[in-house]
Amino acid sequence: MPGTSHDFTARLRAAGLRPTRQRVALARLLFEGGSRHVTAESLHVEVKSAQMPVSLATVYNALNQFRDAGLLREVVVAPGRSYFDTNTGHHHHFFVEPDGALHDFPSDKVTIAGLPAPPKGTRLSRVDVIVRVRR
Amino acid sequence: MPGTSHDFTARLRAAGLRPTRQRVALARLLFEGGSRHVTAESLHVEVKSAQMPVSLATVYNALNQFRDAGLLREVVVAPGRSYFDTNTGHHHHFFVEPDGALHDFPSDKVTIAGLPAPPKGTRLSRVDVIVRVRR
DNA sequence: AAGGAGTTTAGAACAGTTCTAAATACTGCA
DNA sequence: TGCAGTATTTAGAACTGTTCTAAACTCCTT
Ligand SMILES: [Mn+2]
Ligand SMILES: [Mn+2]
Ligand SMILES: [Zn+2]
Ligand SMILES: [Zn+2]
Repeated sequence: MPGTSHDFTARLRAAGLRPTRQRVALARLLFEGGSRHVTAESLHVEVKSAQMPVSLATVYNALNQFRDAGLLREVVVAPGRSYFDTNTGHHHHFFVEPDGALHDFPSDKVTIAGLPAPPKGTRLSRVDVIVRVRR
Repeated sequence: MPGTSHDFTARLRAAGLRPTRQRVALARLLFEGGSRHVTAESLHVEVKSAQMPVSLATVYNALNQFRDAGLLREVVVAPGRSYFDTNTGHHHHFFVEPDGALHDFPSDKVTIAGLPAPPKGTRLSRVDVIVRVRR
């Protein structure tokens, strides 16, 4: 089952991060199920209610490090709060207001045609599509 | 010149807002040039360096009220800070990192095909396309 | 002109995030 | 296995953007 390796110690080491107890616990929560969207606060609650309490500062550190290492992607859809996304492949999002829930949808069935060229002196970095929906 | 009316007093009144000195000053800065993207902080600096100092709380109040009245649209592209957009029509954005600059592009030349249906129990509210570019 | 509701303001409060620096844990090497 | 050295964790302080509070002020109606 390649790509779904549950050897978090190895995976963290491969990302250049020491496999500390805290990082392994967070990686387990983040990566051992399917694709997830968490906030620092929600992950902190989750890791506390499991057997392994981790400080909020460490949750923030880990999320930022995982993102910098390419293990997570940061998603900004609402003011004041960042989401971290375990799905690092190309995809887009439904954002359900006012719940704050995010749902993925694959980008390969979506066609975006007619985008203008990037402004002078810039290179394209990423195209985000956010489909905002309401209950 | 309809739609470009510079009678801000009337325009505010039409939006259900009393045309106070502060709101008129802010409306002038926001709406009398072309399309703009401001933050509360940038607009506060601007209004202070003009003849009319307005408190930061009032800038926030006005931006939120103008948005609620449909005079502005709020754009969330970066963590920790909201942009307010005087262009309330359908359009999308280039976001230049790390500058934080926003540039409009019209949505009518862009075709987005193949979007999945909104999740059960939700209605489409808006589709935002953010083209992130780097220098 | 007066009354009353709406608005502004300074400063406090708040929420999310980052920083500090002291304690602790991991790793490589003896 | 033990040690030294570096990385990491942590509690709490600090910081940033935003909202709230409540007292002073202003706009509007009469
Ligand atoms: Mn960050
Ligand atoms: Mn707001
Ligand atoms: Zn996602
Ligand atoms: Zn715009």
